[in-house]
Amino acid sequence: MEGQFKAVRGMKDILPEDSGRWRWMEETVHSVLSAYGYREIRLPIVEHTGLYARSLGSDSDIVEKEMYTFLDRNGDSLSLRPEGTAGCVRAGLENGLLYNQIQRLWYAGPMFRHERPQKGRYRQFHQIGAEAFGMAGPDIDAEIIALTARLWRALGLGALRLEVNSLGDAPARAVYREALRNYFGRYESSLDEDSRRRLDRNPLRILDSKEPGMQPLIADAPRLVEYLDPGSAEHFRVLRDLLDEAGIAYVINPTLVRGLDYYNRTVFEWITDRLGAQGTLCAGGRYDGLVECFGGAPTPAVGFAMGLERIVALLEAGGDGGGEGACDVFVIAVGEEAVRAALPLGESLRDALPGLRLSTHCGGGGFKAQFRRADKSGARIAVILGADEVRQGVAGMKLMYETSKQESVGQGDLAGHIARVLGRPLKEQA
RNA sequence: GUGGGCGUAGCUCAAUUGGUAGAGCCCCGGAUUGUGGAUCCGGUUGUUGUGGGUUCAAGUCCCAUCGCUCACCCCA
Repeated sequence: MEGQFKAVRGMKDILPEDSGRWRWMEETVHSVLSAYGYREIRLPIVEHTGLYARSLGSDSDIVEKEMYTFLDRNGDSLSLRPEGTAGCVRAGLENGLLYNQIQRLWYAGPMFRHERPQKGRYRQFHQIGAEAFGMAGPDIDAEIIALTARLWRALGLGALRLEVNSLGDAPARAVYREALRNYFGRYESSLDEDSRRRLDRNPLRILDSKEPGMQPLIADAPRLVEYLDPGSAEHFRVLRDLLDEAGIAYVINPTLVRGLDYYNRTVFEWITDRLGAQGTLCAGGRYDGLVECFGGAPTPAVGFAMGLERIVALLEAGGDGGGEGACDVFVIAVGEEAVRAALPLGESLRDALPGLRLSTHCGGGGFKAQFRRADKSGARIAVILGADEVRQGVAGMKLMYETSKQESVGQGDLAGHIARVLGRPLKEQA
């Protein structure tokens, strides 16, 4: 291995044995999104660094130490996107999509964070996200949660836990932050190192500390719900009613605090306990202040993003297969004459049968070796060309799995026979 | 950034108190000179992650380093 290039740490290849499962998963997600009226928006992977500093909070971990940031040749500071919402809002604003309008948008693609890799956490990872703009009420929050619930059903993922919470509006959160600072400040000596550090910067984060010694203290801490402004409390109450009405089970997690600064009111996460420490498959919430923060008119917004590596890992854990053979028809050609005939025959079959997956054996070898390849290809049909067939203008056609029987077919009739076996229409002759 | 575990063939893994680096899978060929899957026979595959040290002798012990992995942190 010495001297060979290797993939960059934390960046994974998705190999053919997995790409089918990825594609199926992505298509399933797309179809559910369009069932709710979401339209795709394609966004750049690189944005100005300031965009993330402004939206995520300049002292958030992501901005502070996890971004792939570099100077463009003209001296601008650019960053590989660490998440999708900021870019989506920027694009919506820049292209006039958000002004006094309702928009339901989705995007997909790679995100980059320079973290230490572990199970379910990579430096290049993939997300599909959706954002709904211009709707202030809890009904869209409930709809978007219902959408994600449908997603898990469509993907066949079992038992996920939905956690919800309300962060209130910004002034209420500021009051609450002070209350927490007071409370934990009284016990400063018994705080662990991390929590002491957060006390000053972001006391809300102390709440989701996993430190065992901290749990009793956290349990007795002031609750965010008690500090919610009346508007947010009502929003949250109606959201819970709507979820109950829709039959969507959830648990209220008062310590659920999204990591990014721009969230307010509703936050939610879908969690599994089958993926180790990184069990959040999907997370989202409301961010009513972000559009304004980027210079737009005040625009309510709610959205979510899901981690595709984690979804795929869960599909694999469920033993959900995704593998299928590479082709339907495998052409065997032995001898110089047969090799010469194989290419045009393959081309004419592809012309006659749109969508046909056909591989031709290349590289020589006897019948035995080529049949072995045909078997491994997973093709249902082998087409055999040897010296005899070429001389007679026919081809052998063998059903590899159904009957193992081989028959001789005129080359002009081959497409019709294949169409019948595969249950596919022949292309109309012009 | 911090800590634990692990690095032997393409893959999964053996190798006794330090004593000639092995097996299965995969791949290739043959048994069957024009026919796959099952069986049998044969064959290819290594700087034991890298660099140093101890020793008559190191995959094995020591040091360093790189990589992978899991967890903390953080988050999708």
